[in-house]
Amino acid sequence: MTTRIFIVDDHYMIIEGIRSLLQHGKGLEWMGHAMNATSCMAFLQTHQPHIILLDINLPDVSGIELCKEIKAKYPKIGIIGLSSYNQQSYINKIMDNGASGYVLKNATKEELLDAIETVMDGQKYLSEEAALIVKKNVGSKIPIITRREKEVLSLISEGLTNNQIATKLFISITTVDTHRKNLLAKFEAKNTATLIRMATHLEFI
Amino acid sequence: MTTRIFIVDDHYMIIEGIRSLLQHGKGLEWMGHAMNATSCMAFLQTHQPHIILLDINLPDVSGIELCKEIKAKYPKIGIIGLSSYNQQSYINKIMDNGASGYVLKNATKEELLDAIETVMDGQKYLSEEAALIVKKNVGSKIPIITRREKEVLSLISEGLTNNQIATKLFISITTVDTHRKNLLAKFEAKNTATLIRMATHLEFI
DNA sequence: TGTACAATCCCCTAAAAACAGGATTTTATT
DNA sequence: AATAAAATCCTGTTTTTAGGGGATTGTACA
Repeated sequence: MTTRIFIVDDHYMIIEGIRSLLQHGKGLEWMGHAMNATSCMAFLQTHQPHIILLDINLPDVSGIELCKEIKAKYPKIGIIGLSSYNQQSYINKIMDNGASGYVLKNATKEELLDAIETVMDGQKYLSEEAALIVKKNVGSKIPIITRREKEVLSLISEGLTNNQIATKLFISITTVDTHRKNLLAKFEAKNTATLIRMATHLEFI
Repeated sequence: MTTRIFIVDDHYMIIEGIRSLLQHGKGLEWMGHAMNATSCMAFLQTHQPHIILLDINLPDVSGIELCKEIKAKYPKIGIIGLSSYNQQSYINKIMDNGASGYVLKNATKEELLDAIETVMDGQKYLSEEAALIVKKNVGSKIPIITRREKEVLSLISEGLTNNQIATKLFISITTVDTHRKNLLAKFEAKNTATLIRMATHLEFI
């Protein structure tokens, strides 16, 4: 049986690279590519790939979101996340949204083929480096914050003071202060500076 | 005359992609690739490419630094910066360090060939999107900060208070305060939160 | 040898954030 | 209906920042 592969990435060079890497793989059929979420979903209405290689950073919707959508409509398709970054947060997010694998863009041909094979087999695959990161970061918590906290966090990062945030959200300044305290505690940050730095690096903002 | 091309990038998929895109270009000779700064410099001791395609994000030294080094030792080599990001700060930095061009990783084959040709011609090249960004951001200043300010900024982002920074740098707290004020002014930030957010996004931290 | 700029230091005041302890009311979820 | 979690509010105190105004020393550059 041939494995039908489709790729979603907004970089020509990556698309070309992967095509070149996979072209001579046995039992693989290159179905083409999409460069954004919209044209990917359009493609899927008429075609059925077995595996989608999905970039996490897309121009319109994020790859994470797209992954969720695809899985909801076509649960049989195996999705392998692609990214330049071996950040825990990315890996977790896409795997939580139904992906079956995660491969870094500096993966070798062998790793890529391995990933495809493993996922076709019904198993999950993490590229070596990704697996290392996950292992290393076991226990290093990614804070779970609430809607309201996220809202406050975002306004803090925009430079608003507690007072201004209170006015904007029609709540008391003491409430804002409480949210702020909780944010500091959840991120284990000593002050606003660290809070914003960590939140930025963990893609909360 | 054939144009000898060398590429420095730490992503196999990108290397493959570019090779695939350039393979059938007329008058181009693919010399190979390096995946980090060290092996790039080693290669240059024995080989003389005309053009180096240089990724900005490298694992060891940053592409910006490497660009500077290459230009210092081999001023004749034309360097084209490669990046996923069309951020003003990147474009400016690499162009200021001797690069002759800047191409995004989602550039088409034509753009890439155009860039190579233009640079071989002795001219500067910015990819369409990069040029747009630069144009759009004319006047939107990227602050110029001093060594000491950068040092203080970094310590602020790590959560140190003025007092702690003063102790660490063996200077008075009032000096730290002054640096802090200057940072806020240069970034046009109202408070620490915005300062850190802007500094992070502009890659100062 | 000016001049600009970086780096250092100082005073004062007001505003904001951090820290410590609460409590009540909604809103989900089982 | 009970429980948990989220969101709201409160009274304090202390520490830290932000904003305003300075000044001095050294270095680099033209």
